[in-house]
Amino acid sequence: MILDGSLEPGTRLRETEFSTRLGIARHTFRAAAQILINEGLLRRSPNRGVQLTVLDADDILDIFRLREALEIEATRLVVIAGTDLADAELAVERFNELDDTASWRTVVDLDMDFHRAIIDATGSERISRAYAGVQSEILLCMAQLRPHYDRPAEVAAEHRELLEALQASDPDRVEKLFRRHLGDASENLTNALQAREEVTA
Amino acid sequence: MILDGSLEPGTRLRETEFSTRLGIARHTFRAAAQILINEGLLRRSPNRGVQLTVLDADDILDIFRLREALEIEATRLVVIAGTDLADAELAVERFNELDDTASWRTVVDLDMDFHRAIIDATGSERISRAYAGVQSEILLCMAQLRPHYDRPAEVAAEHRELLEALQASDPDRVEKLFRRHLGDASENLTNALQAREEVTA
DNA sequence: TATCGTCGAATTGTGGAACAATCTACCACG
DNA sequence: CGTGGTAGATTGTTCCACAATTCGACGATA
Repeated sequence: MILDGSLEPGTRLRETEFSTRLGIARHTFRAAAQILINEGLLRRSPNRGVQLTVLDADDILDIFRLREALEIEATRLVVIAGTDLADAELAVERFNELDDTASWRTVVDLDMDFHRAIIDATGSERISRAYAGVQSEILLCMAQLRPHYDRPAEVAAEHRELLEALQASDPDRVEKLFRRHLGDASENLTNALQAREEVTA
Repeated sequence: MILDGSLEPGTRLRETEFSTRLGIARHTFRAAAQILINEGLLRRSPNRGVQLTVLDADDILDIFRLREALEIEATRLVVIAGTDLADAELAVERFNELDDTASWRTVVDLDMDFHRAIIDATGSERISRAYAGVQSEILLCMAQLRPHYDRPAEVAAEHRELLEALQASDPDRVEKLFRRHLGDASENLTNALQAREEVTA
């Protein structure tokens, strides 16, 4: 429901209401909510329950600060170890096969798959876990903002470029390209946020 | 109890036993355990409850992989923004005032304070949250391993060096020094782990 | 005797009801 | 018009119950 966009940002999730609606006990709802809180999708204030996170421009910047920290280090580890990037390769290829009519969600998922493949290639359980958290939040951004997305072919080409730099084991170029790629994405989302604010204002 | 070392690594925390021992309800215990699971201090396996995390050499490496990702990016952000590092400065000074009789826990806490101060100086809520997780795990390492620790004066001197590089805005030197500092700490813990394994073997 | 299957106790996962503490909204009063 | 209070709603926690699952012991069989 949260990622469908069928819940307004900031909506308060009352325990009795949602537990009955979902057909589960209040305890179970609370436990489930705690998981989503850890992923950043919900917020809890004492005695006031949980509500759907509303993201502002600072949040987007912050999400990408963490994302950069993790991805840049991941690429460094991958380059140093000379890790095989078959999964990332696969994600790029599947991206290439999409045509311009591909659903927005499909594009987002494949984009994420590519980046996740690089993170997972490090073999670091904890970096992967931390990254899972930011990915949830990015998905939340996406769900709330529905930003402009480039045509699949363009994103695929960019990913291809990133991948080639990785495989060429050129650390400086990798870092530069990834920072730019992530910076662009961040800017893209920030613009979408600003656009929405102008509508609702 | 976990960080006191009064609980053996791997101990299974039965819900009824611990909830009565702590004077709380089972549900409350489960909620509390969930928080510690998120911090990495406990593990849950389905239908088998939670048990105290046991860390092996791979875990220590992995903890420091994530730690490096966060700290290196934090130092980069601090250098770029020219952020004031008053809190880190303070931590170094308080470190300097310790004599060799200082309790092990005091030394650990001040060490952590220094690193946390740099993380917090970025102003990134999410990087700080992620770092809080690794710090818990490091504290767990420390509690379980009680590794060798340098004399306070030496650690203070090393921190002073790190801080001066940060304030001199020399990114390459900062990165090199921090990677070495963290690498040493990681090695230190790994050795302590190996030493323990030889005892228990 | 060793291996395997089965049964039973213990433990977790979930549900439901209750109650105190806290928050919220509304209303009466100055 | 502002203030204070009161009643209802909501959260945080407790207790009890029970199905599902796991773990261990016991006994049957080769």
